[in-house]
Amino acid sequence: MPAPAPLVPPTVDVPHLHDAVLGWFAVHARDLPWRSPDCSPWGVLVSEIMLQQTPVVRVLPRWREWLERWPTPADLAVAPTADVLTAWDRLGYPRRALRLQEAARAVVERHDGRVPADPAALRALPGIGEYTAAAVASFAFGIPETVVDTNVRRVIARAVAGEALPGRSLTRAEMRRAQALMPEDPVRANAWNAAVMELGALVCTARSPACDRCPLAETCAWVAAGSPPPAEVSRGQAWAGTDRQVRGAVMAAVREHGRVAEAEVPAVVVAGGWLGSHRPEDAQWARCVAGLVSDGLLARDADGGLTFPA
DNA sequence: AATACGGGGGG
DNA sequence: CCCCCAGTATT
Repeated sequence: MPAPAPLVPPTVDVPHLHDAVLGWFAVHARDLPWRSPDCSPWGVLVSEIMLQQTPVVRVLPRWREWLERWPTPADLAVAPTADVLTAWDRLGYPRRALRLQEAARAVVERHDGRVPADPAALRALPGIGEYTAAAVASFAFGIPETVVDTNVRRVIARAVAGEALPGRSLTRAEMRRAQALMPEDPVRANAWNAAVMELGALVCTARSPACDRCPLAETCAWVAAGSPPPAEVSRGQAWAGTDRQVRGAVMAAVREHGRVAEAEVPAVVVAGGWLGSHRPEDAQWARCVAGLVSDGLLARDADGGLTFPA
């Protein structure tokens, strides 16, 4: 069998990669509040949960409100869940708000109210996966875990592997490659985590990368290959008419009205204009409402009304 | 490995 | 109107 391809091709000058990206970051890093030295580990954790699948610009105002209202895990732990879901507003994937409150309660119970620094302890908290555990450890505590998000995957895919875009899911090989690229020095490693992510967010973007502003343009394997387009066109997530859209519309209605009689859900949601021209069948309404209740995102009261859970 | 899970802003 | 965004949990 053939020898496995090296994690990092010999043509890649890793020290140069580090210097170029860290130098660029020192000049171009955004001034985000969760990057402030004054930001608590809790503030970092909240930001990371909110940033899962949600752009920075949309998170910023919500994050400020949350940190002002619930400045510690203990504060969020005792908040009414209805308040938590209302404050989540339209950030999307509201189960994240539920998991965040559960994580706050777990921090109170298991860690005396302080966000743990240990990656394994972080990973054990509700809603925290491999990425978020590594991000909180690195950004909040200076523990040089390897942080791999969609931005990091894309930058490495292009600059090192010469591919236009990373695959569907993070592979073991990708993870090992990312680990092999980490600077030895812990301080530089933590900066590298943030810097590669920032480069992917601001320059090496998915749709139209700004290679003319990229510190790696001279050495990028993808550019060297002639910037070939992605092999397969990724099919976007279906939206119109899906349960996801209907669930979102029901949540929006309850957020707006506080309570919606279950029998009136279709009328209220349609009147609110949250579905465009789509009109779900009864079976879909029932399925979505039942799912939201089952997920703990909605509660039924004694009079057949739907509210956010207390 | 594939899916479910929100919502919105920019090309 | 399509595509993508600091992912996670489940199957």
